[in-house]
Amino acid sequence: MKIGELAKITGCKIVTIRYYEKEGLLTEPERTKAGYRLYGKEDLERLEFVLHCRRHGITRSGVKKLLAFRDKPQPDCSWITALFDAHIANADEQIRSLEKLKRHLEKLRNRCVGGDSGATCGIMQGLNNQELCCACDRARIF
Amino acid sequence: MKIGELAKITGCKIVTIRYYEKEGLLTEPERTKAGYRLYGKEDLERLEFVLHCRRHGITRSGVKKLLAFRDKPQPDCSWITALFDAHIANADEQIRSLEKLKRHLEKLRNRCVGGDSGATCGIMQGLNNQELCCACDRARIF
DNA sequence: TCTTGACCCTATAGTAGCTATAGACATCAG
DNA sequence: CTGATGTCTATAGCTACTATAGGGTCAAGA
Repeated sequence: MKIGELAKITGCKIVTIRYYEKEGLLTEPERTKAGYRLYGKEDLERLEFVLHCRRHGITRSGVKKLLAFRDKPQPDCSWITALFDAHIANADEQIRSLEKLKRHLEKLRNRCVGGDSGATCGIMQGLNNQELCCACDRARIF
Repeated sequence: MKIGELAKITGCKIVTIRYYEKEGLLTEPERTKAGYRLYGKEDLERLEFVLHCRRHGITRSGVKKLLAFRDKPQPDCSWITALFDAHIANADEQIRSLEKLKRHLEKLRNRCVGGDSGATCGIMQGLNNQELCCACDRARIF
């Protein structure tokens, strides 16, 4: 199949497929005489694997490692569980950060009731003044 | 004060201050004969404002709009509450996505108990097979 | 006076993970 | 044959910075 069909099946954009190839995530496919890419079942499965990883937020370099393992399984796969553990911990931290952020935003948001004069907009005042806003420490919320 | 002191006070990196200036978030400061930037109280407050916004995850373009309003308050500030509402909704959605992601990751993670042979690593199998992993739909988790 | 080290300057390129655009060739239906 | 669609490459753009190279400035100590 040509790239358009592969894109349609997988839901991955054509440019993204080409991008993955350039980045070494996908193997270079066959070509027609005219230079069009031709993909087979293997290519499709590899792309699905990549997309599945990406949907789980695994980075390109992580996907590359997993692909290498997939191409050539090793006896020891403990690094994979470690990668996942780290990734889970990371997601957890992001969630906590975002929840904190949301609380801050809501606090700020509630300073303005609408219909307010711009000059005295409570949100602006809060943004101008750390103390007015919240106990917003210097550390990045993210 | 020179840029180094401003950086120390605000906890913002020197390069970032220069970057904000180039992007038009900070006004161009005075200079010494030698070309060193010289900042005053106004500049400090403006930078604090920017940092405060950024810590709340407001984008550069959002910060720019807020700065314009700060420089020249308008009677109508309803767009600010709208901006915050959208931002809060966004944070909320991100949280939900991440929670879903985390559940997926944990499910996958639990397929491998360690000490496993690489060839039969449960995580790899899960990544290879959408169904084995979870009810992972095609839509991006993020 | 010379030197050393800390500070500052500009300009450019790099990061992740794509997306968008320009300009050219291929393929197919009518 | 023509127009529409599909494909190709190469390059630039996006966010929000960070890193690097290669230089100038300034104050204190020997």
